[in-house]
Amino acid sequence: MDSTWVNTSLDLNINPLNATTPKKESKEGDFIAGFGRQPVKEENSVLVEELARISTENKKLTDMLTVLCENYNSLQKNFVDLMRKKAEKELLPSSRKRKAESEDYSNMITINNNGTTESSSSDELDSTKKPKETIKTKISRVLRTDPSDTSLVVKDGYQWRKYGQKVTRDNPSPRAYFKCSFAPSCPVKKKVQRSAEDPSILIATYEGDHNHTNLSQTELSLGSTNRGSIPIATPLRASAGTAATVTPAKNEVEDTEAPAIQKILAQQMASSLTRDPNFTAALAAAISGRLNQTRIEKL
DNA sequence: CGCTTTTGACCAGCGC
DNA sequence: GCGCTGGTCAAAAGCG
Ligand SMILES: [Zn+2]
Repeated sequence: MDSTWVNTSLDLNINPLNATTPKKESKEGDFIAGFGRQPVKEENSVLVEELARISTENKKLTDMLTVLCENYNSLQKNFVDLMRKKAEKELLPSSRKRKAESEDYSNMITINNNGTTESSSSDELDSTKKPKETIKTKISRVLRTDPSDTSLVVKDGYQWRKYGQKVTRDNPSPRAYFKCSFAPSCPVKKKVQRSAEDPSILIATYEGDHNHTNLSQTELSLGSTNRGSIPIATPLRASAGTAATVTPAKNEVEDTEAPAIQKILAQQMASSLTRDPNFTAALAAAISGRLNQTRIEKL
């Protein structure tokens, strides 16, 4: 689970808060050393000016960071979509009966309420038999929403129409079935079910692929809108823990398929994200660059 | 009036 | 075959 691929050490050097503070101090020291005899007033004004400058810079950096985070998120989303499409096209649409529907979590992405994407990819392979399986793209997310009902239409950017609800045997809470009603011919379906252990967690399983322009890209819960103060420092660690605890609820197989380097990439980048929420942007840049390379090589 | 939610019926796999 | 179970349909109800 450790990130061997992605160099996580990036963030440690670039962290704006830690970087700016000592910088300021050092300059302060220089000023004091150089102009220690200057009148206090002048020195004070200089310091104030410096502080203002630093503040502006910090704000600028924060904004940049926010933008980068948003870019990264959208990019990652696009990446996942692309991966899904590719897998879907590679594996021909054969019988779409329930028969071969061995749940292939080609990538299992967990998203908590902050919009941070963690992932514990698990390739459910059919070790038993079944040469060909109908890989309908199936992504299951774990998102945290303790508010009352499952029935609320989870605002994930699409418009869903509920068409069924059943009680499953292994889970006391009912499972709701949704269908994308944004476009008449959008085959995307979604199942939402509350987690068995934590009743404050919903597990949504998306299935299919939208064939309409995803408008409302904005309301994807990006918790990084607070510009003016701390960039994005949120209790990600804890939520990561819970998500990790919840995730293995389903059956995961521990082997990772060889052909899917991208899978590992996604995993790694997500885990790195989890690890260092403060500097997703740097990671995003690095990963996206590397990711493009890999994708080009692969395609 | 058009939409969504509700909810029981219905159907298809699967195990026996 | 039968029963169980997960997924879908569709009529009715609800809502703005
Ligand atoms: Zn859709």
